[in-house]
Amino acid sequence: MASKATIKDIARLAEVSPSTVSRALRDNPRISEEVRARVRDVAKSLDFHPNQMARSLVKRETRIVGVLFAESAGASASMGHPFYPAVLQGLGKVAGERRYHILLSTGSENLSEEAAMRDMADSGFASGLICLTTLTNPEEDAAAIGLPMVEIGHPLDPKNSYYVDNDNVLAGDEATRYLLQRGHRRVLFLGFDGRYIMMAHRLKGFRRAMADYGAAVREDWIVPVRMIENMPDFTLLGEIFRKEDRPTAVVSMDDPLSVGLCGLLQTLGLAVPADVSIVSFNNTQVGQYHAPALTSVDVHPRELGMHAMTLLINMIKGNVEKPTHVDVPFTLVERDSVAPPREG
Amino acid sequence: MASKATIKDIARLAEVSPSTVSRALRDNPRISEEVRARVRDVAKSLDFHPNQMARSLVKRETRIVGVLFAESAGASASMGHPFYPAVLQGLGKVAGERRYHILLSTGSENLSEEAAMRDMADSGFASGLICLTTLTNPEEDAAAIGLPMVEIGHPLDPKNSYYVDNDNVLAGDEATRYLLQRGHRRVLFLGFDGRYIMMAHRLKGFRRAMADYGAAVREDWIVPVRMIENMPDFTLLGEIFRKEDRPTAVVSMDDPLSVGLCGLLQTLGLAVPADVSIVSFNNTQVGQYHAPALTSVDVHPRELGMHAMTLLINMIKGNVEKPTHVDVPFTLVERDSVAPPREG
DNA sequence: TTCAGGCGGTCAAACGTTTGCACGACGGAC
DNA sequence: GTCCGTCGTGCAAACGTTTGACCGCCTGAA
Repeated sequence: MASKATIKDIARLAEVSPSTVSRALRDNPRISEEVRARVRDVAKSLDFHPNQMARSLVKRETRIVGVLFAESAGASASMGHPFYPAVLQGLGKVAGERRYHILLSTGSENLSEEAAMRDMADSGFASGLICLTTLTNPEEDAAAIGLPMVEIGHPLDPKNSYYVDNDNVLAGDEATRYLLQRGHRRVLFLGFDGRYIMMAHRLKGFRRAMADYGAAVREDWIVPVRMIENMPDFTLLGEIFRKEDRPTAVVSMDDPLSVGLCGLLQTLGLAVPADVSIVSFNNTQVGQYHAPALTSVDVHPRELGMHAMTLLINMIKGNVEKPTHVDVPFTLVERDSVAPPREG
Repeated sequence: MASKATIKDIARLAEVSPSTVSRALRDNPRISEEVRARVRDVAKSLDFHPNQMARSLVKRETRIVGVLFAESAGASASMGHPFYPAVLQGLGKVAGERRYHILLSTGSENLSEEAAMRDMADSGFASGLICLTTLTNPEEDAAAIGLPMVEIGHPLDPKNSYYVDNDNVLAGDEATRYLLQRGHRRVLFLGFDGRYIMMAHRLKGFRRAMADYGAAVREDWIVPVRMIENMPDFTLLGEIFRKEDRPTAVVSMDDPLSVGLCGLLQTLGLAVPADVSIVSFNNTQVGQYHAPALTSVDVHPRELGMHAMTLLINMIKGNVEKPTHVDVPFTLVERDSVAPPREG
């Protein structure tokens, strides 16, 4: 029943024309205070809610933003990692505050990322897009599609993109430096395979810090682990740590990965942090609850989401002229997985 | 540019009327194969995509379903727990397959659950609602709003609700039975405070299993822990386990909770599973990575989501007459947190 | 030859808003 | 007493589809 009342019903009851109702409800100054009040009352008594479809149709603007997760899988695979829900949380928060809605790209497996974007854009829902960066570069598609879009993560073409990201080279630097400051020099960089831009950046920071401290970086100690069936392949890592000549510390790109490493080390009879220290990334529950609790850099995914949404909404409103980006600060939260290296 | 092409453009180019275009594109049998093909070609060449707003306006049906998370916080607080993303994943999967979209309720803090629902419904977006059950009963609101709605979790009024849930009394039963079968008799039930229906059900199952085995349930061993500042308050639990006369096993309602318990036990010098066994719930990463890995019942949140979405879409299509529910089976995954009790 | 009926298509109304424009009344300046 | 500007409101066209009603044509039966 509620959804029945239309602007015309109000018009009839308030004895004005539909257009007047529309204007009155939108606080158009051309409407007298008296009429406005009358219309308001009637509207309230009918529990009137404007039909957004009709509204959007003429205004060509929905208050909906499409959110596209990596791998086009939408809420799929990626959602396994707590990073994504956290981002979503941030997106949701400011969307709610600004009275926007979030339309999730629920790409089925057979729907490419670009297809998902097009779908959202072409369908006419979605006045803007938020993309979690991937290997492809969505900005091209976005341009083709003609919708405001902001990326979360580092885009391929930063100059021409709107995005929010962490300063990952600084993050890599500081994580490494944290170890170096405590005396470590033999430190291993543990990442994923696949060329994630983020990882390249952190690695860069890693190298920088190492260089700063005059610590040699061994290329065979930069190890990307392959995920096979959702489980990290640690064979290479095992070899490294089995030798006498092994790292005393590692900078690891993700908490779950670090926890896996801990397991490996344990089987090798190596203790954390006594024998090897770990600085991890993402500050997840997995790491917090782990024993020892992981020292981990928190990239503040929630803030990433919040800033992304804020930026996008501003773009939609036409308040942003030039490609912009915002740099969300990270924090290194200290826990129990780092200790000075054994003397030697 | 892409989004420019309208049905009229096609009509002009294909030299037919707009209505014919519409019908041709929708495979209406009244249109000849010849014309249909011609229209198709033109449409393709213009990269035509129907404007969903206009479409929805006349058909009064969007292919959008609103998803409402507990506490109306939308993607907020609740999202911290991996259960929710998993549900979302399931929702997204079938939504994608059926070409539906998911509109997230991004309730800001000041938006009540009911308000969020109304918002989604009244706005005209959302042809149906999915609710993660909470303490309030949304079915009333839903009725008032007049949209198909399915709940995930156990509703207050099962007879008149559409919902998908686990059989939580059975789950509680089996979890407990698992312990009992291994010889435990002194088992504690660890839950949260607040009256979650789900927990009441599991407790019921717990009692049933205990009774079956003739094990006494001690009411002081049914302990709800309070969360204060996101950290469980374990003082009560500490007292219980400090005594000589303590449980040899516990059925715990959530992995993070169980991990917390493990920490507590450790400080008390009690080993898991040697001194106390644990069967946990939710089968999260936190539990998998924990040492010892937690035996935990997996309630299959992803499947919950999938079934919920399937049911809802069927409802929207008018294929469901009577209030229905689907019961998603759970599985107890065995790991390392359970052992027989010490003799004695 | 006429008429019923199917076929293939067009017409126009509808969905519920927004918004440019016209319009009448009124008040003041000349 | 005309002219002009405001002010408050109504008219109607648009937004891009869908859909019921209608229509002309052709075929085949009476």
